[in-house]
Amino acid sequence: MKLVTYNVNGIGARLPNFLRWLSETAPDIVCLQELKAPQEKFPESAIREAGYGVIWHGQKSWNGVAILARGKDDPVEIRRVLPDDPEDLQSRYIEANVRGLLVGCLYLPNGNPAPGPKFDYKLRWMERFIKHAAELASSTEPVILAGDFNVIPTERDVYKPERWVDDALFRVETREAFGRLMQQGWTDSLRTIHPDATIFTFWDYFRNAYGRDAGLRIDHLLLNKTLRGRLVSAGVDRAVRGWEKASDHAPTWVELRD
DNA sequence: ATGCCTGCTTGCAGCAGA
Repeated sequence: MKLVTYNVNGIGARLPNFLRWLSETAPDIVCLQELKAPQEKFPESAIREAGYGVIWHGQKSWNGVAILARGKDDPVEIRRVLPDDPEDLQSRYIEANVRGLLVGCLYLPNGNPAPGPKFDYKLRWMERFIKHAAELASSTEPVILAGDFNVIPTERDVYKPERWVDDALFRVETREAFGRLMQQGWTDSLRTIHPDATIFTFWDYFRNAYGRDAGLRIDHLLLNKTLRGRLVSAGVDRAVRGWEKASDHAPTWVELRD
């Protein structure tokens, strides 16, 4: 079974591009981020006509997450907000049971500029996420956390690390929090399959970043201990980033034994 | 230090993204 995470950067602007990719790739499960669409503007019928069940949590202008499942059935929703802050109205997390997996789809805050209130929000969000993930990490149920983490885990995950040390995606506090998450026992699918490769999942629209391969690895697929034994392969559909009207992220996938 | 590009807004410039 193939599960993909894809930050589409606007499902409205991306729809023709996205439907083409979906029909060519036919993944079993898709986690989307940055829908940039209110709940009622999500293109539900187009996605169902493409052969997918879907649940989503939209938001006007920004954020927004969705989980798609190939076939007639919708993912069985567990929650659509991260616990522990009813004041937080940003649509950044949705969780469901799909094909025997528990799938958490996340869009972690960017946090720039740092320091500042946006960075504080990012770190608070990470603490809430770490707390929730602790329960999932030790679950006997197979769990995958998939999404745009907005975290560059290590120096090898960015084209020029020295330029990113003050950025919210790479600051010490961000990497330290991500490290604590990983210490719960999560498996980084892409790094496990490709221990020595340079892997990017995002290339800025600025300065011909894709042409120069000046990218970041910030989209991640984390497996809990129950699931990690089923990891077969993982990769990035980086050619999709070169399409006309592409998102600045590329689809990032994992293959799991059924 | 800023803009470079792109998507979204009841918009027509400003914000956010990373």
